[in-house]
Amino acid sequence: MRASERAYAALREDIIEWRLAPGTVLAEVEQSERLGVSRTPVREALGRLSAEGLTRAAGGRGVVVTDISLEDIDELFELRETLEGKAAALAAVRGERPVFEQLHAELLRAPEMLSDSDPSRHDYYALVGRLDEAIDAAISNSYLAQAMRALRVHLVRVRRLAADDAGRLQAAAAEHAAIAEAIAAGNPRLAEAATTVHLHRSLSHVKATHTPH
Amino acid sequence: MRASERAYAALREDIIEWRLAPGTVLAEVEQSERLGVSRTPVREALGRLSAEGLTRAAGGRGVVVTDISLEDIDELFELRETLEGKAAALAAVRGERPVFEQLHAELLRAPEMLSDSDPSRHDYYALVGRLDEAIDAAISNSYLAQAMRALRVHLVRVRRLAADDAGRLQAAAAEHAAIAEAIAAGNPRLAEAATTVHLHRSLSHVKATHTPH
DNA sequence: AACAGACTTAATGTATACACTGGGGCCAAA
DNA sequence: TTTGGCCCCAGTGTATACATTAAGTCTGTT
Repeated sequence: MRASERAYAALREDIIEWRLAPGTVLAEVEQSERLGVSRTPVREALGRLSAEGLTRAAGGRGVVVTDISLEDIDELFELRETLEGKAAALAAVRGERPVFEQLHAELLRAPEMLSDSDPSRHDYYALVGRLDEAIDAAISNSYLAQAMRALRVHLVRVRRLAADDAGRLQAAAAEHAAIAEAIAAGNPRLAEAATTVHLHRSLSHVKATHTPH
Repeated sequence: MRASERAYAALREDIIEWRLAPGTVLAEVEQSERLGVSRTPVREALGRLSAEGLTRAAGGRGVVVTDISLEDIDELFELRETLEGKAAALAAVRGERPVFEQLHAELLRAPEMLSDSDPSRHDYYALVGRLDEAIDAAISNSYLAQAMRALRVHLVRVRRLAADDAGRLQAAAAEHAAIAEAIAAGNPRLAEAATTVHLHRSLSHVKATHTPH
């Protein structure tokens, strides 16, 4: 694997997992020593991260990890509602029915995944991720899909702010199931509405359980 | 100005203005000689361009200028309708009325700008650009604004494909005026509808006058 | 003649040396 | 003591040399 790719993945992971707190200055030499590569790949990685909005060039004095304020979360969800609502509607029109029927059935069984002792909820998040991928594929619009992928980076970061208790995750699974069901039924307005409902509930939960850093 | 910035601006301009045709291979050494800087800034510029989607890394053999197919144009306008529709609606709710009343009045006088002999339509495009900026500012959502800015790069490129005759530009000015009027009136649904109408007309015009390369 | 494999080479990927710039600290004067 | 200006330097910005990889070609075998 290329060194710049490793540096990018490592830094991105560190930021998303909040191991690098907002405001942290990422000096090129320092990071190159920490990651065991030269400045060039680190520089390229920092450029990509700044383009994504995870870091911010701080005029001559390195790049800093961007903060996520409460207003940012509101803005993020406003854009998310726009994009994912449209995506769900398009998937309902263009998607292949059996795929979403299958996902719907699996999402109805999601509570079983949350009862066991896996603390990282790996299976659950993998299933939700498969729904995202199925929608991405169904919309057959690479620009829209790319915009949503760019958003999801920030959303994973926000998710780490909230306490994902089993109760919320079960409710979220039911909401996801409703989205999959609407898409499988080929009903774009219902799919969009279900997405809107889900995102509003998610946002409320994040804001309610959010612990300021 | 930094060399990487100059290289980026120059390459971007060359691509948008179709001086660099789709499929053109941009070798780092070649471009560094042409632009009079070393490979490092050129490399950074190419990275930024690839992140924006104007170029595409072609696995080991340089980066190539991306093509714009008819499907791409459809996808582009689908996303554009989603984003700009939402933006217009938000601007109608959050924007400052006098700003858009002023823009509305100026847009109604746009035909005067198109009657003179300026072939590049500089004043006209500047006015339309001011409307875009006013909407960007009014929505007060940096993520949405950034997504729209990223889109506009591709749209300028598409615009160069179409024949911008005076008739179409006058009609477009009237459509823009309708959008500004709806925002000034504080009517989000009308603003969104006016945007939808404008974008559909634009797309029809592009597809009708598009000359394949 | 067609295909498989290694070689060639031209490009990218990486490391590092040098240039430049902006900020912080120190010193001096009021 | 405070403030203004200068100096120092840490860090980014650029150039270039070296390593690596992948596409294209050539040759040998089937």
